[in-house]
Amino acid sequence: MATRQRRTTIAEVAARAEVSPATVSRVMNGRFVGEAAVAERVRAAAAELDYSPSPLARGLALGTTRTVAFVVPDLANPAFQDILSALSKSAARSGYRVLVADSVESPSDELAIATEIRRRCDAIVLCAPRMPESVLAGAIDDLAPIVLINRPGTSANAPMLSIDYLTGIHHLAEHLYSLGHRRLAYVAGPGTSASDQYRRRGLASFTAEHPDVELVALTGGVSLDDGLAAAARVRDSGVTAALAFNDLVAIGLVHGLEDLGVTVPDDVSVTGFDDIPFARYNSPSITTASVPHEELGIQAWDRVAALVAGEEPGHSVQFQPRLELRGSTAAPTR
Amino acid sequence: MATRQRRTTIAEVAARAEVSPATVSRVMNGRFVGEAAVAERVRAAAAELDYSPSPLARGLALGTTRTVAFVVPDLANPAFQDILSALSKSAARSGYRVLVADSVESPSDELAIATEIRRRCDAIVLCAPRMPESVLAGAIDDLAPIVLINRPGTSANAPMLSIDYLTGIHHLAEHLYSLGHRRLAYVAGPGTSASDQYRRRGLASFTAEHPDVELVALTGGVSLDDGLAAAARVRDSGVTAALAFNDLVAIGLVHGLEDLGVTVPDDVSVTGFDDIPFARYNSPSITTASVPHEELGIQAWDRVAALVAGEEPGHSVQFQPRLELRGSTAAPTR
DNA sequence: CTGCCACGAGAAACCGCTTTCTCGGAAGGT
DNA sequence: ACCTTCCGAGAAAGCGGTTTCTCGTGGCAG
Repeated sequence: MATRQRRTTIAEVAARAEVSPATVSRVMNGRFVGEAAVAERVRAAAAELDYSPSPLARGLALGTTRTVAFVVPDLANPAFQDILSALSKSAARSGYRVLVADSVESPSDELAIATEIRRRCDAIVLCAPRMPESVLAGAIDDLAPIVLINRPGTSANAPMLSIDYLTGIHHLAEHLYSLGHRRLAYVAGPGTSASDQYRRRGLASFTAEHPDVELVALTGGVSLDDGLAAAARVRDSGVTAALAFNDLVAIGLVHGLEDLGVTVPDDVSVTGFDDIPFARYNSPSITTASVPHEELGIQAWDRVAALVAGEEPGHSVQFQPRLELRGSTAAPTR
Repeated sequence: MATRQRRTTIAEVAARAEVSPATVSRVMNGRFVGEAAVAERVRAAAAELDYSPSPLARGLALGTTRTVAFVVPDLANPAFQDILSALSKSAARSGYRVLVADSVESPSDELAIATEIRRRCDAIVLCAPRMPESVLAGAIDDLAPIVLINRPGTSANAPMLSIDYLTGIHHLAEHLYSLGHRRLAYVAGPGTSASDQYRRRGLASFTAEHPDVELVALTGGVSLDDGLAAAARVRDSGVTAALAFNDLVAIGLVHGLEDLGVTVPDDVSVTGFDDIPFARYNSPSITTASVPHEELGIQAWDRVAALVAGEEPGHSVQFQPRLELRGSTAAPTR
């Protein structure tokens, strides 16, 4: 296939404009302070040769790549897609591009992946919910500038954006409680994930407040199929309501239950988490805790931009999920 | 915040191992052919200093970045997310990373974005359905190595992976026809998009074969909200079935219709396109044409890998959508 | 008329790594 | 004992830019 093309270099432009490469560089970067005619000659030569500086060479000389990494456990997860989309758009406005990677194939390599990709760019937005705190703490200096996603409570010295899963699921549980539910199931996420543990802690504080509640934790997962697979377990557990790890699991669960002849919300109420667009469009629509993923992407970029500019980044923030009461929850009928 | 750290360089390793940088380079790249003791000294020094070569400098010297760009109209579209996810995973296995960009904010900049991002990496996977053929043809040499997505019929000399939208929607229409539908609506996508035009052509060939069919084209879009917004127009058009541009539009449309008291599929049948996971989980589940997005991502990487290796890339292929008959279509009741 | 300064632009060093070229020394052949 | 050959490893030249340093020129003041 096509011979790998050799782009025109600064030296060629310099030769054609009969100036030195240094002058071309200055003109291209607006640092030129000399005769207008010279600048014009350079610009003309550059235009004629269709020249544009090599980002690679530029990066090496300048020590900056105008690239930021985005590392998540699983790119296929819609929640991350929304963050990525917003991050990419925000970064693009500042001329930055986003380099992506996920660690779904080997969670244990999360640190290695982050370290490797970090060297290719200026900063990293890292979502590593399963990374042990000690590992993260040891790596944070190597990875800086870094913005963390969903590591509430970390001692790492880095701006962090998170979702208050604990409070969010607590509110969902309270909602179910107020409807009259007393036997609840938690269809869990990956046990190693921090966000799963925050949900468990939220539920623990909830049950502590309500001794009359019986809560059973069931194996779940993160995907539609995981929710579908959990349906039988939920039915067999005899609960009147199930709190799913996220919306995907909730939607899968709802359909799994209906396949089994269990009606939602009449027989069993179901809640999700995230408020992905489909949560609203599902039948029944899913009661969930709404998480502002785009906002997360936008603010992640704000923090990154501040860090690479050497400024103080905005504060770490914890977004409070907003309860979206929809059709998948109702008072128990038995 | 943290002082921007200076990574250890090859020179420092060389000094510590008391060899030249050239030797360190050779050892690091497995090209060393000398005393084992020297290699060991280098490895030890590298380990002690926690050295790893700068990808930037390496890229400049080698003329390769081990990065591939992925440019699409809108990263938020689930179809692209699936492709990206598969592309990223495949590329990662070969040590490549994916750089992303979307042109949603300014479709006219599509070429500029592609050109810019292309310079940062070794190849590009480009999905630019709205780019005029003449523009694409003129840019293809600049962008090579390049793999195109969804540009069937392009004269560009580049491997291309596409979906046969034309045949796919034709089959969907035939399905509706066989159910007895004679008055159909097409809830269109962006008029400028090539994939919309292929759908229109597919429908044109369908109506040509069935003169008894009345087809009306309605303004639609690409998103859930676009589908929702089209509901009233579909109802008012008096058709018994609607072919939506994609699954998102179809799902939005189904819910919009039901909000208006129109039942799917009893009053109006609806079809989608893509077979995103939610199409199956919607109520009613969406009859659609299934498109293998992950496969597209995988094969895109195969082509890229071949191109950068200087090999002949696999053939361009056109994937045939597979009809998924589900609950959103049924015989007309009036 | 001389001396100083400002200014415009080039030479050269550098960013960090790879690779070709080169050279000194040891091994091997006669 | 001498010359050739080979081998291990360093010196140096890029890769394509940016930036500091330097220098020659022209203008202005003394």
